[in-house]
Amino acid sequence: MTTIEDVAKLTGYSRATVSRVINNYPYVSEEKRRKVLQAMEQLGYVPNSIARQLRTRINETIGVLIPRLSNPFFSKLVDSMESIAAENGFQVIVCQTRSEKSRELLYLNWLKTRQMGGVIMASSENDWDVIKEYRAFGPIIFCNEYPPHTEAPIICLDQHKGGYIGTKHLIERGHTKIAHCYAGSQFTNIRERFTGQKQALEECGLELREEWIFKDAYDTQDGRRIYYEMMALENRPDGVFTSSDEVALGILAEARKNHTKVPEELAVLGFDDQPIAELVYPSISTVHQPVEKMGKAAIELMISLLKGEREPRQQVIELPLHLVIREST
Amino acid sequence: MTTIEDVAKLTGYSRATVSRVINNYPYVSEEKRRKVLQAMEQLGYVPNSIARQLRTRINETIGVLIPRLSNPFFSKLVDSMESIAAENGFQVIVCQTRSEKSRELLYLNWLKTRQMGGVIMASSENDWDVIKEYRAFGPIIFCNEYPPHTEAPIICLDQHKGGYIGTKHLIERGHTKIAHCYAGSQFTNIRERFTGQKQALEECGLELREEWIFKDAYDTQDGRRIYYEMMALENRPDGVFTSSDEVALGILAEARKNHTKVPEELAVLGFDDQPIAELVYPSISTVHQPVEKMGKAAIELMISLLKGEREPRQQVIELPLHLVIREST
DNA sequence: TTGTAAGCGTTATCAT
DNA sequence: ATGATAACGCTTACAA
Repeated sequence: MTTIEDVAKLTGYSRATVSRVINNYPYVSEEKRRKVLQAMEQLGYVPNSIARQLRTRINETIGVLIPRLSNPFFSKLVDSMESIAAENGFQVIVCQTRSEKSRELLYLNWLKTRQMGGVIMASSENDWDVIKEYRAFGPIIFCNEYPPHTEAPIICLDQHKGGYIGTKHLIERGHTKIAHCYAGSQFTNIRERFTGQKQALEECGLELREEWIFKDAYDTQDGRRIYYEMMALENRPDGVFTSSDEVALGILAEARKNHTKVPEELAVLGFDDQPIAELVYPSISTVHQPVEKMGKAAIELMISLLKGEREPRQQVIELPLHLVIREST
Repeated sequence: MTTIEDVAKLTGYSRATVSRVINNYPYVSEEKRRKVLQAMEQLGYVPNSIARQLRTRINETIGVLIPRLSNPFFSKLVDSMESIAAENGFQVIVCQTRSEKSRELLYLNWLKTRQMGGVIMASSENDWDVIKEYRAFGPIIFCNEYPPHTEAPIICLDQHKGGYIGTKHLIERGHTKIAHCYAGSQFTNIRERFTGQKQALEECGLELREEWIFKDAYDTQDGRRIYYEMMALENRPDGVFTSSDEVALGILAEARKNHTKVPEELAVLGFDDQPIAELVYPSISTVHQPVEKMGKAAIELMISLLKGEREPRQQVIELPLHLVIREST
């Protein structure tokens, strides 16, 4: 391996001068700069980033915590983050918590061991009181989801509004018995969707029966299960506000198999607005989430925190959602 | 930040002894070991992995090069890799090349700068002659796709067989004018699918007209475009072997809109076997690729290479594909 | 503008 | 079994 020492020897200058050239210091004579660059080229020298990190204590590695990558919402989110990160010379480490508290802590420990400089939590399992201890080792910000009482920068979406406009839409279409699905994150802001739905229902004098609330709604398999659970009820819902397009797709697949008329007998509303929502039959009405925008905002904030351009202060940046109406409602 | 020095001071032992405890060296007296561990606990000490890497030259970071994460094939692949990596204390860095040569080189350079210890190339844009120079800085292995003349470990799928069995199936269903779609990777082994298709056609005395070959078939948008390109032909194909389930989905979406009967007028075969293939209507017949298995095999090989348990030698591990028949054929 | 030398936090070598 | 001490490759006071 060629080191800065080799370049110094070849040129006859000191390591310090070579270092100054590498880091674009202003006070280096043009001639030396030129010669150093030439020697670096000749030797195929590249600075060792490990040594650099040890010395400067600057770490350009960002950990992104998500439940799992094969969930398209999160792969799209990480996609957008990585693109911006790479442009700025930062690296993104994927951390799949699989919604397990212990795995989340394992990844947060990588902050302690300096394997990452900062963490973006796009999902969170542990309480804020637990997470906040790790701030001593690097900036932590939240994106999309956050636990109650979080005192950290937050980039998220207006989930309450999402729940509200989605439900209003189903009501306007003439549905009165509207079910609700939610994923595991009932202790975070995602829960706001539920309050949004309740508000819309209350405003119209409609009830939400306990039996119309379905938990653990993550993917298409869950959607299929929920379809049958709904149909088994004596008092069946005639509309359902799902927690994702995948769940909606699962419900629709079973509805087709069982000749349930969509949207007349059962209107199905998705959440996210993924590419498939528009491609399947019937196409899925859904609440559009600006995932790329959110990822971009989060990673840009993290980069400026790691560069020391900003201090992490408690703030909430809330991006708007909007409705996309298609065939399933 | 607390360092090994702090632990040494608190216990009264030397840094060396503390280090020996951390690394589970055999010759440390039980009493000292206990006291050191207690002091570490008390101080909340965690070893600095940056300093460690500098000293030991061991890097537990693996870069995975893919075109992009929002392609479900690749997000599933990285998902499986990251799971195994994390279990073994290794980190995965996402490197989205967006199928650009220059970006691929940018990421390979991270190997030079020691930001990653090894690289798994799940896609490749540059020629082997270019890529091989980077081996001096860490192991490089290929997964799924590889350029011609590659002299490195390869974990891939039997693409030739994939092309063969898929085409045979379409022929058995009575289709004789079978189109072919391919993505950009025409200079890698993925190209083998095409020769597999040609072999099947030849065996049955069928022709493959130049105009039935469609390039740049990556996603649903491309599928939609290809549908119209096929329909514009005087001599239309009655079956199409697509390059992915997404492409198949795009073709099917337009076929439905335009009342083209599937599979009678046009049989559509996907590739990958993603969850949606079974959920859409009509459900998509496809060639199943064991993505998780491939990812697992690749990351396990990389880990043992980084641990120095094995030497990288040229070898090809080829996993089998199989057909999944559904409604679209 | 340049060089010397002291670290950054570890681990490895060599004594003892 | 343990402790000094010298690296690992780099940056940065400080001095000149």
